Amino acid sequence: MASIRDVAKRAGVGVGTVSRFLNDSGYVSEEARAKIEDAMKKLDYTPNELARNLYHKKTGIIAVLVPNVSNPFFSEFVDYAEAELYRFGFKMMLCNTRKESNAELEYLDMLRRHIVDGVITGVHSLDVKEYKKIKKPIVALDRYLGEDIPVVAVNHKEGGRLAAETLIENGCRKVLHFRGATAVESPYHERHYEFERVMRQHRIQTVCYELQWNRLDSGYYREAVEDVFLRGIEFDGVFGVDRLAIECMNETIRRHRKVPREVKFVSYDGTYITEMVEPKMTAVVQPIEGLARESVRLIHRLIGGRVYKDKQVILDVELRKGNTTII
Amino acid sequence: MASIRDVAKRAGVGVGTVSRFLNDSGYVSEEARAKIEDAMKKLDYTPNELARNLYHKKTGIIAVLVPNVSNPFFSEFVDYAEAELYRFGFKMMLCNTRKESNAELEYLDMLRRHIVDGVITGVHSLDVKEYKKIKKPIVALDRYLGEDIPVVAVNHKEGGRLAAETLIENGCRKVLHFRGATAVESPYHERHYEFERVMRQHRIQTVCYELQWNRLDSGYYREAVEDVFLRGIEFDGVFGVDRLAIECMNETIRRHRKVPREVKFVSYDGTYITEMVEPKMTAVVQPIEGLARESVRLIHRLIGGRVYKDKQVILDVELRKGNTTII
DNA sequence: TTTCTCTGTGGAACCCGTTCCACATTCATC
DNA sequence: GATGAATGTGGAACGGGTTCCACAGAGAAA
Repeated sequence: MASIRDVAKRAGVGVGTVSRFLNDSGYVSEEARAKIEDAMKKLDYTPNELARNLYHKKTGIIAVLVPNVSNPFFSEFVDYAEAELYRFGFKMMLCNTRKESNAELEYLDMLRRHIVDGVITGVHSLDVKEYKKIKKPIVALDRYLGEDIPVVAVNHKEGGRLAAETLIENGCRKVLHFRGATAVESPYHERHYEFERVMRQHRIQTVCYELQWNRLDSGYYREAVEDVFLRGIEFDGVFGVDRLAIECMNETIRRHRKVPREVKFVSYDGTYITEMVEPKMTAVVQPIEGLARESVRLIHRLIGGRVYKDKQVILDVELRKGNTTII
Repeated sequence: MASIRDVAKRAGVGVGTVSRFLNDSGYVSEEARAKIEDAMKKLDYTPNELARNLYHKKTGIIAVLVPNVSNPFFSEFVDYAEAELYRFGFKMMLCNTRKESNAELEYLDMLRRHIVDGVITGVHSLDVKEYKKIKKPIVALDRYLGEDIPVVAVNHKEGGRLAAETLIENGCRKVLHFRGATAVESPYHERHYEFERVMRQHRIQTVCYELQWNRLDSGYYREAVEDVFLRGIEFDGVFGVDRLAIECMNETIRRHRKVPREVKFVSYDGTYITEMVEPKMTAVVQPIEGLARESVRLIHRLIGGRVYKDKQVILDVELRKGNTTII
């Protein structure tokens, strides 16, 4: 593979001149330009990005950590984030941490090893102190990682309220509420607190089903739903994350109960799968594109070394009415 | 940031000794080890991977090109591929090409610029000749890219046959067949040819609905389904890719036709969304995990410079019976 | 004519880890 | 005591692009 020195030799100029030509920086005469272009073509020369990266100590790569890309929320997030990163000239390194906090650590270490310039983490397993040690650009999606790390999230409290009010307006009297494990410190718990609060306020009975920590797979969701029916829990309204709500709705339909007439559903996240089921799911929709855009905007600014006033970016959620509720 | 020379100086040894210590290659005395370890700790030293990469001319990064990660087929593929790459010590760079063949070209160029060691492409837009120019490790998912580039695909012919036979056994007399654009040369067309062939053989009428090239978004699928109903096309069986079949089934249900009693559905791909709808979709299932594993295995071998006998790896499909067919 | 500025150029030094070679000990073997 | 192998070490050269500095010629201003 030809190097810049080969090009310089062939063109009969110095390496500095070739470098200036390549980067369009400083003076290069027309004559030198022509000779360099010619030599480059003859040698089929492409600059080695690695050497550039070494000098500049940056790669233009951002690591995006998600528990699982096949989860629709994260796959949409990754989709938008990649597009947005591309707009900024960044490349995306994708890391599925699954349940291994080891993988998470490894990717954080890539910051120190100069492989990535920044990390956007949508993962909730590693201890906060691991993050605090790192003085490099990190943006957290929906998680508090200490003072220094900016967070992008949605207004979960509002989301909880919207869901609760919708079920109340629809006349539900006994609501099944699937909630995430409280072990992790994350803004998303707000929705559960607010949901319960509004329900209590209106004196509506809720049955809380607490999910295990960090289990997002369909298999587990199905188990949870089966468990609910096995226990004979009764309900006329359900609130839970998309896939769980869908799983629960399908089981409800299979048991010949009418949706939305007898049982109402409101799901959380509002990913595309909620529009793919029949009846369409009424959902509190997270602005995933906005989350991706804000995450990228923040990481870009952090890398640029600029100060950011907004340590927290909170986006609005919205209720998308489907046919699993009447009103 | 401390460099290896700083460590060497602090430890009172040569850089070569530190390097040998770091890589566990060659001789390093216990005494030197202790001094180096101490110096590394004091300086909070981490080797700069970029410098290593420059020397070795490799980064351990594989680019994975997909049209769209939010498509369930590709998001599952990416999910498995990432896990498999991780097992081999590779990192994944993800590229959503959307419809921009420009992005595709750019990522291929990263091979020449030494940013990635290999490319796994699940994208079908760039001209084959662009690929032929590149003498670097490339693996194609479900597409012919000339003699030199190995392909990983499934037995689509078998898939077409399974789908056709299932609809025939279920007594369908007039089948709606959604097929991909024939413009692109890809193994996946085989399923359509075979499907039609088997149908003709059994003298079953089919209505072929040809989809536009490279449009995989839900919006378009919905349009296509609406179009079908608008035109008043009649059918008692449907074959199409997952999301399309689901979209069509939902519309069928909304129009008060019974599934599977009056209309049968068989979808292609069998991603998780087919198990998320009610009734569950009968599907020809692609072994996505296997595709990912084989792609990674091949790229790994190509990078290792090993010869590969199998230019084509063809995996088996399987019919997963759901409740959109009776038999 | 002198002085200054602008254009243009070559190449050493740098970024940082790796490899290889020359050289020095130590210990076992003959 | 001589020979050889194993152990151990330092540092120059290398990978390839970038930057900066010294230097030179041309044209303009004084």
